[in-house]
Amino acid sequence: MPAQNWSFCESVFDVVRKVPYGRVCTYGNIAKYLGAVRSARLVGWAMNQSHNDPSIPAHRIVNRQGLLTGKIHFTPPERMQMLLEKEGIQVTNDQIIDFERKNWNPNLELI
DNA sequence: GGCCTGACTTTAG
DNA sequence: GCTAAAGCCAGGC
Repeated sequence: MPAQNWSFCESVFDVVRKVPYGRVCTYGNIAKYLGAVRSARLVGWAMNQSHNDPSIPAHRIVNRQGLLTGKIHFTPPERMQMLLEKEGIQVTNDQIIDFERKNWNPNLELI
């Protein structure tokens, strides 16, 4: 990996691609895995660039509360919830049901 | 080249 | 318990 081309968003993509099926991840977890919990904003911004790579399951990325804050960037926004429900994740009013159980921490399982 | 914005999170009052 | 502000990096204007 050429470090010069290895930007923050690329690191985010790498982690997001490793999110298992039927699980979701939070910006904070990804940021923490990258070593900068304060840079959670960059994770969100990087996900905005994920449109360059359709293989990235951006619908599995939600905020700390389990809310689908990023759905507004989907086309249509309802698609994010649809994809999550298709993976067995129940979503109601942009809120993931049993979020703590569906949450996936790369710091604990990916190492 | 400088300022503003952004799919967030945490700490302080 | 709720509200306000700071912090992070990259891109756009």
